[in-house]
Amino acid sequence: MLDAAKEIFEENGFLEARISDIAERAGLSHGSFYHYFESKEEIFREVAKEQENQLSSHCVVDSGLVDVSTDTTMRERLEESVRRFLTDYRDEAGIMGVIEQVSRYDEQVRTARVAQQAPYTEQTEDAIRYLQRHGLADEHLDPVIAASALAAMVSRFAEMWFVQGMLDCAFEKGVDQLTSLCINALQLENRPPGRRRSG
Amino acid sequence: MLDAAKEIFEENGFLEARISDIAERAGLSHGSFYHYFESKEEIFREVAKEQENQLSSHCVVDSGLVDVSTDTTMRERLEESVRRFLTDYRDEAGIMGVIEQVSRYDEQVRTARVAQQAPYTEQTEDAIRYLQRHGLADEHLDPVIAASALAAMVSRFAEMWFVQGMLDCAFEKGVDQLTSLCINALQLENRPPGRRRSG
Amino acid sequence: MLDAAKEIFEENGFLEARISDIAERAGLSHGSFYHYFESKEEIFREVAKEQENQLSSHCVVDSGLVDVSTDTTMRERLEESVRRFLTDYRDEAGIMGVIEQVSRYDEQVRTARVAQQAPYTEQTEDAIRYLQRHGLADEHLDPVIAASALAAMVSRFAEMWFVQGMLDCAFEKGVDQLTSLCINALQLENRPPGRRRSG
Amino acid sequence: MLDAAKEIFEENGFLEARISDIAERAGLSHGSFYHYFESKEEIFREVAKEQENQLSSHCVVDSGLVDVSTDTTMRERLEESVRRFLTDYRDEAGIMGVIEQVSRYDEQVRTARVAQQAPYTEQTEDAIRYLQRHGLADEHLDPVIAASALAAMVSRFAEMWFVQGMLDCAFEKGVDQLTSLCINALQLENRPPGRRRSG
DNA sequence: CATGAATGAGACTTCATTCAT
DNA sequence: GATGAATGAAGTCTCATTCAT
Repeated sequence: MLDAAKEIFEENGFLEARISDIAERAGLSHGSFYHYFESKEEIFREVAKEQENQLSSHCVVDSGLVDVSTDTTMRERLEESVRRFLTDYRDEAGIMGVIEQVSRYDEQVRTARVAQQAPYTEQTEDAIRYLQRHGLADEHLDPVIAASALAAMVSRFAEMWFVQGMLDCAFEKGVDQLTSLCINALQLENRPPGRRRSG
Repeated sequence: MLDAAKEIFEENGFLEARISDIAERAGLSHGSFYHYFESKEEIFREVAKEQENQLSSHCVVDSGLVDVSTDTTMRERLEESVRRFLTDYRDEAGIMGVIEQVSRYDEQVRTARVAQQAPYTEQTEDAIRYLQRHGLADEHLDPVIAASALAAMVSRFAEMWFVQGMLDCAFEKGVDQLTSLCINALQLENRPPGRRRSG
Repeated sequence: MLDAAKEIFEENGFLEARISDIAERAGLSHGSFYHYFESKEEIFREVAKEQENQLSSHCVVDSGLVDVSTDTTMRERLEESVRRFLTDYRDEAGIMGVIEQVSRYDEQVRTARVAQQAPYTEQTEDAIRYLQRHGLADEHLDPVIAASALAAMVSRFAEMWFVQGMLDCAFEKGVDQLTSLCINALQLENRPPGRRRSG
Repeated sequence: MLDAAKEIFEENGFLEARISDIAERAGLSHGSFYHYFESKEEIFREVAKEQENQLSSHCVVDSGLVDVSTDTTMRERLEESVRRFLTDYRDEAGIMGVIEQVSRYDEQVRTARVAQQAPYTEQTEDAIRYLQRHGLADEHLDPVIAASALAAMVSRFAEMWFVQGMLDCAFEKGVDQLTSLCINALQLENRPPGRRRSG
């Protein structure tokens, strides 16, 4: 049923999707829908939750930033995060577009979304704080605001790119550019010597 | 009638707004609405167009960047752009939220919006190109992508902040932080000496 | 204004015709219509009356049948009547179709139509009576019924032919066939000798 | 529901009939109508189809003309056809009037009607051809045109008589007169000796 | 569990008609 | 006479939701 709903939402958007379409796609009758879900809103929240689980599991600017266990540069780790996020967003562009849509008029969807992303956002904030403490990131930035702003940039860019078709750009180029913008924004490279911490 | 429509849209959102509410707010009868507009979609497009006209007249990262006629630093000029954009967005947060909403299920609204912003986007791209040519901005960045990504960051941040109430942040602090993120992203300050142009 | 109305009715039918279309076609404003006519029904009745005046002025099986002043056969005179009727009907097929339409749901239009055709119908009846008295037409027929039935045949045939496009037939062939059917129906030729009157 | 619709259409005509009236008459709610039919047009087409099925099953001038298996005269057989047609038309005058009305502004109703009557029209044409080949009908007549014209006469006469009340005539007299007109029109009796075949 | 007929609130839309200017 | 903004009744249609079977 959830799969059917996801398909219908992708095809028709939330508003145009009718309960009967979803039930029919699931091979059930119109009325049976109500054995499983209370309303269109509820089933959408379930669909969205599933989707977000998958996507936010690798937050853009995640703690990979400070992962010292691997033999990779910070840029490599960040780039991989961006790539995974964009890959998933692109592959699920249909439903992501609908989630963006609904989160703008369904308070509960938006709230659920924020709640779900909260831990990942906090990880990012923590990573920024950690880097700042080690003189590896611009200390002027507020970790909370910077984390939100960069997440906003990457996710909104993905929406324009994959959902709305507003950009014409090779995939790897997009990955590279967004990575560079994030690195620059946090000043992770080319740090001015004077501001670098001593120890 | 447009004013009435804007008020109703702000209060109820697009979907909940009824034609009769708009007409009534304008002091007219239900049917009179159709002397002026064909449908709810049409009047919304008019409202949105008016709004965008006002807002996009000072694009975030605009040509002010390269304005050499004034005795101000680049940061001061960029900050002023950001401040004006955020001020307007905040003051019109109600209708801006509805525009964000509708642009996600009305192809025409989205298209009109993009078309209207196009010249400003191009100004930004030109500014980035100019700065790159003079060794004042990160030459690795693609001007088209960078312009889109930064615009995405600032406008989505504004939506989260003023429309969805997802951020708790003093106004001037937000201005300052976004300005810093833009400056960093383009590498307008603290440029690595080796990459600075000679002349 | 009447001309404009006729055009609009022909183009759109009665139901689809809007007062404002008619006024606009006449080069007047919407509201001015009401200086001239009370309602759409009224102006239609005027249009229909004008049209019927022209058409019924040569009733199908008219008194020409008994016109002895000319050096023509009865068949020639009847054929000419049929030809004139069909010619006019064909040339005004557009508005005739609308009249047929409206006369089926506007009592007044139907009544006016019947009243207008009454004198011609009576002429036909008189002609049949005259011919019967002289042994030139089937005496078994009731003049009133025969007149109505033949008028029904010719006018409904014309509607199927010119308005509804249900028949594919050369014009003169149609004239010839309908003439023959009328002549046969009244038994104006090949009369059985025994029934012919002496004087 | 179809019965209810038929009643309402008979009482109010097509235009005045409201969906809610039909549903209410059927003992159902307003919205239930749409479980069964898409629109007023659609249900009318169903009603009309049912009606036409009944009526056209005994075409006016049908193949009974050439039925030699019974011990009846041609006139008797034709008269019986006419009587059956007129009886049904009279008994269903209400709905027949509405069908005549609607077939003049609903292309689909008209088309369906023509399609349904086609086989009967062809039967009549075949009968006329058969009679002509045997020297029993006027060989000058085009079977296609004659069949249409006589059907036009009888059906339009029935409409004037039973629907529009334009005629005052005893039922059997009408049957007799129309039968005579058909017989005359085709020249089924009193054939001129010279044109009679073989002997 | 499944069905699908039935519900019914409520929105949109049309346009003939009025009337102050 | 001419205008056209304003009116408002009336009807169509949609669908989420219920519930008896």
